[in-house]
Amino acid sequence: MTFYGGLSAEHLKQFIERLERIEEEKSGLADDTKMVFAEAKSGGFDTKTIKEVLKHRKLDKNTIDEQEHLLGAYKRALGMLPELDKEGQLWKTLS
Amino acid sequence: MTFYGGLSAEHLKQFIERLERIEEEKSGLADDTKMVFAEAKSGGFDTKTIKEVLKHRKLDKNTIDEQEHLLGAYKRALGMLPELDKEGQLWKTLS
Amino acid sequence: MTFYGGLSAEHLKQFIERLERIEEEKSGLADDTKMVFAEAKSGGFDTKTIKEVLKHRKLDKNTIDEQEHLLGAYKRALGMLPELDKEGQLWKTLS
Amino acid sequence: MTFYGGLSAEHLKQFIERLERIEEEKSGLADDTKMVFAEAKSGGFDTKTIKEVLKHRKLDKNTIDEQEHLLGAYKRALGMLPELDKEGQLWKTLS
DNA sequence: AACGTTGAAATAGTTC
DNA sequence: GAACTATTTCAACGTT
Repeated sequence: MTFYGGLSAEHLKQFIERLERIEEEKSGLADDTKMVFAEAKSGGFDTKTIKEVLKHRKLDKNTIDEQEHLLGAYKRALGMLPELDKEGQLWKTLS
Repeated sequence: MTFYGGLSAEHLKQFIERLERIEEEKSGLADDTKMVFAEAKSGGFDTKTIKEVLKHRKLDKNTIDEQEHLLGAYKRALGMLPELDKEGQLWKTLS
Repeated sequence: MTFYGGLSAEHLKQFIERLERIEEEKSGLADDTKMVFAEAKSGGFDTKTIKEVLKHRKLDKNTIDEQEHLLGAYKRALGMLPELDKEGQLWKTLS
Repeated sequence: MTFYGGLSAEHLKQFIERLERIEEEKSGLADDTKMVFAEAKSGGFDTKTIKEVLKHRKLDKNTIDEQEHLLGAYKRALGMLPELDKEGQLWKTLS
């Protein structure tokens, strides 16, 4: 095995190749995406709108409660709601 | 005026300098931001929450009325929104 | 089949789902990439440099030479580099 | 002044507003930058290269040398560049 | 086909 | 130094 300034050429080569393989697959998927959009378009759909729908579904999926959460944070910052502790639980003084 | 491979050194220099001046100002504003957050923090506010509030206000500003858009129709088709009647109103059974 | 303003909900749904499936695969590949970089890093490699190498391997050699030549010309025009003579050699006054 | 849960809504409002004002200015500067690049482009300059130049001017020279040295080592390890001898010179068999 | 526009991916910077 | 956020960069698309 050959070393260059203390690094192993063989290992480096393998990392590079793995990354390039993944990159190729990503590129393939990008092509797939383009194909689907082309089909949809020729089927009379508006691709821009489809993209918006995808975005919204993603938002809905990932942050379904986030709007609520943001609103809560806002109100909490203004003292309109009771505060939460570190665990996200209602903080309550035991007197 | 001196040319290097057909480009004017003088013009290039001026563009570069304008960009660097703008960059400095941006950097100054970044510092301002940091200062405000530091103040807020020492005033007992939670900076993370303030950032959330800012994000929220920005979103509110950019929010558009989807109902009149094609997007509404598509989301409706996917059951992501309730249906509208012929007059474009929300359809609601009166029981 | 239900139509909404003339568009087929069923077809739309299928396009959306295909796109979302592709999107998931892309996301998986992104995770793979992160993993490889993590491995490389823990093996003592510099990830930033690896990214540079990938970029260079991806780019056509002519493109790189071109880009670097352009960069040199601009830096020379700004006095960031010494000037070259007609043959592209370092020009030096012999006094 | 009104207090909610011990924090001042008025102060919060002021912090928010200062931050939003700064944000606007930043946005204005971003527009300025775009304008300068547009001018440079219509003057025949390559904007990508200008960005590279700015980066180089910003970075400490040592950092650049370091980074380029590392890149060279990696490319050499991958056979993308010819090897160097102990003195850092191009090694060449004399046949 | 060059241009600007848009959206997504990569990178840099900041915070804890 | 790891996660989060902001910024920059890159690629696709429609437009002129």
